[in-house]
Amino acid sequence: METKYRCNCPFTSALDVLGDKWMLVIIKQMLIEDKETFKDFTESDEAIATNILSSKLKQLEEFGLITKSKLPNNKKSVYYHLTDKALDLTPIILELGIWSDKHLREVHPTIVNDEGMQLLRTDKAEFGRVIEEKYREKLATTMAISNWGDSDKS
Amino acid sequence: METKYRCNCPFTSALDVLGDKWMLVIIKQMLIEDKETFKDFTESDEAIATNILSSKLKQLEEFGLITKSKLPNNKKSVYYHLTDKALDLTPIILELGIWSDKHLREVHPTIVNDEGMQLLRTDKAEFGRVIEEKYREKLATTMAISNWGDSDKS
DNA sequence: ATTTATTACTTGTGTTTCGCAAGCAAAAAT
DNA sequence: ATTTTTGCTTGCGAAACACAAGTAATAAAT
Repeated sequence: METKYRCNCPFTSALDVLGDKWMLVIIKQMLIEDKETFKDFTESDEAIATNILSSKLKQLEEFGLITKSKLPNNKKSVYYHLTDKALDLTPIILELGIWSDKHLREVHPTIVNDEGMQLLRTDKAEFGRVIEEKYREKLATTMAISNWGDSDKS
Repeated sequence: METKYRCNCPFTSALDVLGDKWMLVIIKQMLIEDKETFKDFTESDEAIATNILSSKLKQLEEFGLITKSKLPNNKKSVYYHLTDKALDLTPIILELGIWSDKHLREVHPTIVNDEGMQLLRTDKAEFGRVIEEKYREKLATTMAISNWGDSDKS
């Protein structure tokens, strides 16, 4: 699926890729909520429909934002992981959270307000470092489960 | 139009408001490209359809992100301006631009790369300050064109 | 070994969002 | 008085999204 860019504006072009209901949500789920399989996503609070999920995962892979792989010792599950290109979206996601924390709480009072949000509020850079490091660690252990060389694209 | 929030996640909730093709683009056009009238938007590079523009401006006003007003000396034009709530979206827009600059240029080579983008790349905070200040100045002069007390909502 | 359950999807059918073209009323310019 | 500009609305087709059901491959349970 060939991406159409509305114009040459960098801001608008980013939204040509990311500006819909699901792309950034899925990336957030992987980055912050440890989702890595199809099942994981379908069980999320956001409750994405499976056909949408399927098409979005395809798009994300086409854009080079995620990789799809199978572990040799588990032929049932497909594992989705973020690329560095997607990890660079972290600042955008953090800023969305900060804005939400500041301005959406009044119209949407049940929005979560845990220690994570407090850290984000008080030290955005630290929050970013923490989740990125956690993600890279998780990725390393997942990869280490078995010799990764046997993985496959299909 | 009542907004539906998918869940209690702050990140997802921000996207429940902003996660579509146009909301952030329109805000960017106002913030960075001096657009303030209906005509201005229809003439933009992004070429938004008038019915979509109309409905998005309505939504933005409902969310308290923009205000609609008429200058007493110009009964034809309607002026749209960003609220502080919308100006707080600046960091998100900047991060979108930074990501675009870093990762989209290869697949979309005609993306602009002017002095503005160089400043954004080298000093994001300064870029943010500059455009916010410019916006507030523009707003002040627009308001000063005539005694603002006569403005109207309809 | 056979049945059952899990995982990762696809397919079909609405509904909502978006895009294109045209039209229309009020204000302003000619 | 007529034309143009501005800020919209309306109608219709296309695309994105939502809901429900079904399928094939693997794995677990009996």
